[in-house]
Amino acid sequence: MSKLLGITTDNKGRKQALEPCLEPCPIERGMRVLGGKWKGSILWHLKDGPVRFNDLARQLGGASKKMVTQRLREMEAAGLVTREVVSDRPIAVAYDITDFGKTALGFLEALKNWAEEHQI
Amino acid sequence: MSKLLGITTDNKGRKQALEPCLEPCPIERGMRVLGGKWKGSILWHLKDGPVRFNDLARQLGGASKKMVTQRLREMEAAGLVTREVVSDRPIAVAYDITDFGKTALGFLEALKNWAEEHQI
DNA sequence: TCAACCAGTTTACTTTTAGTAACCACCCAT
DNA sequence: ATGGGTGGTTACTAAAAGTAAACTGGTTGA
Repeated sequence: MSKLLGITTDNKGRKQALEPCLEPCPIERGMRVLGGKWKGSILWHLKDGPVRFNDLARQLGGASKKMVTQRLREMEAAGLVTREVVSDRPIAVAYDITDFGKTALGFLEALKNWAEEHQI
Repeated sequence: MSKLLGITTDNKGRKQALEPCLEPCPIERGMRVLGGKWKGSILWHLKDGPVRFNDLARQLGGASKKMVTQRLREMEAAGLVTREVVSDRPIAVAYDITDFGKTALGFLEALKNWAEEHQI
């Protein structure tokens, strides 16, 4: 029975990982929350204060309204942003970043800097 | 002509974003390189030294060989990892993280810590 | 009245990603 | 010769992600 870098070999020569990185490992879990297309950008655009739906969609440029709605709903469910109906008639909705959402900004800034520094 | 948070309104009332976050904005570009399923985990598993193909696939648990191959090829093209044939007959291949790949580790650690701290 | 706005929803696709399962060729030990 | 290993490839399917464009049902300003 030998062991090397988390992989065992039994007495019949069969190998198996000791601690396989099962799907819900922290990196993959984090990516599911922040990694979808546009999610990072949306959070980034909310960092300076509440933004209204159509303004957000315009600033995201290439994203369709459907995508923006979908991502916002997911991010709302994850507790990253809040949706507030500011007024009925004329309807106005503002999306804001939560305190929890703000905890992800440092990490997004790291990604942004990394991408800029390395000409990605 | 008014201006608010990067959005202009012309004299006919039409609005448009001044600096729309066009698709290749740094956050989205970075996510394309590091955000695919398994990519972060693969890089993380290589941080302590070269790992062989099947060991990597085993450690990733749920990932099929096809997925691992595909991601490794993309990461090789991006310059994050190198593939080295260690020996012919019996064939042995080792994947290693490049210096460039190492520049992404800090950011992956931030993501990992963030996911762990917030029970994601 | 007309056009543009608000905040979406719906439809009808296309594209991309993820995934399984089987297979290749060759090696080594029992 | 059987069953395990090595490092993949191929064929196919299913699910997710993404698109454009139309539509709702109002409001607002010229």
